Amino acid sequence: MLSLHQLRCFLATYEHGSLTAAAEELGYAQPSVSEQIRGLEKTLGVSLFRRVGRGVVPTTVADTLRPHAERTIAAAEETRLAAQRVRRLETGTIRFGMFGVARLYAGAGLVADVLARHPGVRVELVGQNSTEVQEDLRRGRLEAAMVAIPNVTSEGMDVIPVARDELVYISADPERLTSPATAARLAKASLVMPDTTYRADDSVRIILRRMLHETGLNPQTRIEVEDPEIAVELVGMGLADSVLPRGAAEQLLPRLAPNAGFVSLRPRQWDYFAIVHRSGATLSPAAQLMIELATARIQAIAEPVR
Amino acid sequence: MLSLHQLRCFLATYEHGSLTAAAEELGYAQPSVSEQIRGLEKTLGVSLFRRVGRGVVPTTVADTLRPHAERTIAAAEETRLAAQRVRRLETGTIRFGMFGVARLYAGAGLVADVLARHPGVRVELVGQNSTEVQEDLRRGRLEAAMVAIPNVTSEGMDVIPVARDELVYISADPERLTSPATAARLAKASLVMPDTTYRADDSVRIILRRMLHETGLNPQTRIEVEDPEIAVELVGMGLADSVLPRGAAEQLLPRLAPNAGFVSLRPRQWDYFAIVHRSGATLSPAAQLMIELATARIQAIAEPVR
DNA sequence: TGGTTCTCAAGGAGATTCCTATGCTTTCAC
DNA sequence: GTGAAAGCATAGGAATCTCCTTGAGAACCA
Repeated sequence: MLSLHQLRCFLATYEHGSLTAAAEELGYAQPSVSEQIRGLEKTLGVSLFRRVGRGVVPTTVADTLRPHAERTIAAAEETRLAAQRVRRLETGTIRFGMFGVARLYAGAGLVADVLARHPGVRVELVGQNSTEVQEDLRRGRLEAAMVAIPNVTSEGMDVIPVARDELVYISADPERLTSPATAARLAKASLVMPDTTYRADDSVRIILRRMLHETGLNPQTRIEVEDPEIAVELVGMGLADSVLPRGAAEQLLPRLAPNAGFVSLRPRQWDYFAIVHRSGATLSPAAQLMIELATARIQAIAEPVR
Repeated sequence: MLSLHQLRCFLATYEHGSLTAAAEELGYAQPSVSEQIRGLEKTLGVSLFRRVGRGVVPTTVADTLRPHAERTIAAAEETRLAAQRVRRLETGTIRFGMFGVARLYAGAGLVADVLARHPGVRVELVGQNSTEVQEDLRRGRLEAAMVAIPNVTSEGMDVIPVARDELVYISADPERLTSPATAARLAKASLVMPDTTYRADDSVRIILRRMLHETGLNPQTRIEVEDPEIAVELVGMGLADSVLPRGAAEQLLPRLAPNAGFVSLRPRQWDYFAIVHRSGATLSPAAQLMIELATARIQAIAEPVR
């Protein structure tokens, strides 16, 4: 079987016109190079050097093959260098999951942070849909992700909470903002809920359900949408109210629903943001970088945990 | 150290998303492929696959490296194919030595013969100068040659005579062509002698010296030139006479000295043509081809030996 | 939950690689 | 010519690598 080692020996021998000199350059003993050349001649079925007393002389076959050998070695070297560049994050792709509302805390800014440190890399921030992120993580297509979670455990996954943010009630009706939203008021409200978290069950919904369950009531979700942006727009149009983490509300309201405002819940509730990856996985430098930067971003807006 | 084997395993695994499937394609057991991948990851210092329960999933690093690996494998394959093409004489260079008068017997026609059989090859017919050919053979730069020889032995060389041709006396003076040239007449003639053979000592000269030595006379070489063509032209101008193998004379006289003619020597003398190569060498198919074709060509004009 | 399909780990056989030492041929200098 | 030097081939042995088989553990699917 053809090997790079043989080609390396071939080129060194060709250039020096001597097995001994080639061996010296490669740091081997002369018989080793001799053996490699013989092996190469055998695998290719051609004679590459004429053994002529003192030294060896390349045949015309060797002349013909040399450029090919050089190209092959160069390609291999390029492969090695590409790996090195990727390892140093000078190039390559960094893929990171970030679902729903989390990207409002650390979306474009996070990408900017990465590019500032590593201008050559490609960044992929995936997460259109919560189940997709979850599936990607489970299947290994995604190494790590920043997500909002309903609870801090998940089988087969390491979930590391990094921040929490208070949930707030959002409405375009000023009357509903005069006092904190209680369970009773939430039960009567008609709500638009975005799908913002990692598990199929949205964390905000779980929290609300728990809150209302204690009062014996059920939440009335009138509208379900995917993006928090759409939910906020609908709130702005007065078609429904909503519940979102405060940071998201502060970011979206001025832009999408300037006539709306928000108040705390009573009792106050928190949504948690966490880093998630497969249990026991050794994280790549790229993933560690993303985790570090995403955590910094989100902790600048929401309240750090631990 | 990076190896083609590792890259082959990498690509097969990447394409199948499975070590087992890759192993099956490559005809190995699965742990072997696993080991190769692990080795590649170690030499490159990057993680290429995420081991995820059932199967493996390529990382973004693997995505980046794949085209490089493919190029490297393709280059190696191209090297292998190039060797194969050379071996089949579909391409490559065939170098063959052919000195002096020999090329008049098998020069352009020989090249035509080679190209008719192997249209893709490059042909190099070397031999400006006899000492050069000899040196090239000795040094291994030339595998084999067709030469005129003064005697059939040469140290370190295998010399295989293939044909002989009668030496003839050439002159532009019709009076000197009325009867065979004797040693006495040769001794008195003023001759132009080309340098036509393999050893530093020209075979024709040696023959003449031997011939005249028996009569106690010495040859008078008036002019020395390299090419037989120039010698014949000088004969045509009447400036000197010459001695050449008959086939060469028949070929050159009509073209370069139409007013000249030739007669035999008395006693008749022969110049020998032989294949020469290093003793004990295993000849390449290309060299064997050249020897075969050159022999056929020369035997069509001169008298076959053995 | 049980069966199937994976990967990983360990151990051993065989091949390869690489070394040192030595012999043989060619080349070079005196 | 003859001896010394240079350079390749060969031989033998140690270390490494490659590859296999077997068995264990994990994850998926019904």
